[in-house]
Amino acid sequence: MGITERKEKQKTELRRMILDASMKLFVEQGFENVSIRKIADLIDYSPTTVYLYFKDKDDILFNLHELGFQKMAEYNEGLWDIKNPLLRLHKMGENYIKFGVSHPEFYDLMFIQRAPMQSIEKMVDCEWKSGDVALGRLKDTIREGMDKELIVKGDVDAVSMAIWSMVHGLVSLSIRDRFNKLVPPDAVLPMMTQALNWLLETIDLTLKP
Amino acid sequence: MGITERKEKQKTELRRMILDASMKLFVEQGFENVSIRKIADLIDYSPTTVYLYFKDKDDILFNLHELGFQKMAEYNEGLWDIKNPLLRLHKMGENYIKFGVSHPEFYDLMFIQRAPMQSIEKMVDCEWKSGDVALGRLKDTIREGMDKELIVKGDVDAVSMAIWSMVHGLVSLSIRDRFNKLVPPDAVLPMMTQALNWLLETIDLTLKP
DNA sequence: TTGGAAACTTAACAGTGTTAAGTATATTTG
DNA sequence: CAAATATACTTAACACTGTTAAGTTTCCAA
Repeated sequence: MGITERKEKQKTELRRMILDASMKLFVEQGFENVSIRKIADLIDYSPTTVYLYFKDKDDILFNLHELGFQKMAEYNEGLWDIKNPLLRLHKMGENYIKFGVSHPEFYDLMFIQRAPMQSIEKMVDCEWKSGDVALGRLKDTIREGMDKELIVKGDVDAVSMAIWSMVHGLVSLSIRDRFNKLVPPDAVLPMMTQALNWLLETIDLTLKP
Repeated sequence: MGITERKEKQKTELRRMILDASMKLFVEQGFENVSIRKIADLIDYSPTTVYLYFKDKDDILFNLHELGFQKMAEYNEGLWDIKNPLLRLHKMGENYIKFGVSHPEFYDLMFIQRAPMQSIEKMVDCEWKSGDVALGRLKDTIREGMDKELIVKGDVDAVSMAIWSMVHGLVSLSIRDRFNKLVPPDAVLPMMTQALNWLLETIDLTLKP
């Protein structure tokens, strides 16, 4: 069945082309400049063809959103070589902030925009796997830190949510320009790391007698 | 000069009507369902008339955004009767979360959407006054807590940013449904307050010997 | 060779923000 | 009082958006 195989290949190829074109537009021109017509123009197909490969625009955005998680994972390569959970937690936070400010468009899609989550609503089997995995790693690190008596004890779920929320808060307020009028532009990033460091020092048991 | 006065009055009246109509649409149908044409329909004027009273759509959204801060201030009435800065900080956090989950549309406009800030860019004199004031009150409370040795000392700016970012993180992740797939729906709010409590207990000096 | 399925396009619907140009209405001026 | 001007508002259009029903072309199997 070489023919149907080749057909299948061509189909996945065009799917890839659509995603690549979306990605190109997304990275170069930002979220709100990705339109079905622009994508179609870029790959020399009619706009309606896009709908033969993706349910709707949200479906495309969801796929880009997944690519964002892949990109974020790249930032965290070698993270698990760090055996000290406190140091690892530090690095996790730093990487999170670095990723966010370096790829605001992706961060937007992954954690701010409503769009891709509506796509997830429709696909019952997916439970925001990417986000779940990332949070799971945070939880594990915090649990480990508590077990080894390196950080103050507390409900692992609550502490994880608190820490994630704080770094997300920093990144999202920065991306959406809520610090701009309060802090000089070049002081935003230092302030963010300072805030992160403060939190991690506060829960650091090794700094206290 | 009774005539020009009356004219002036009529102008501000129509301005109010436009804002009221926008508000109605905004509260009843959500952010993305506010359109110039719908506003115009509601007040029985042509869409172009709206542009005689507001520069563009962002200008209208900025005004709604300001109303959001007013609404938030209502939540914090009587806050300054609380003399204990630690208790006040607690209440501030609680109110912030309560406001966010009760008025997600307003919260969106005030702290998540990009739109109203672009309007601020254009108006040089305004330095996001509303946001600045709110953060100032947080800073004052934290400074007071540190001075009275009720909370652990640290850089006031960094600590304020950290705490604000955390509650913003909680609210914005909740509004944008990032907790939905990780926590049962009715457990989201308790988890948020738990996370807040954890942070405030961690910096509370009165709980330690 | 022909029938039918698969792949793709055309044309349209219903909506968006925004603006140039035109029309009444009301006020001021000669 | 009549003509000129300024104010308030509308019509009609432009250039977009996501999406879909219907039509066309291409390709493969019987």
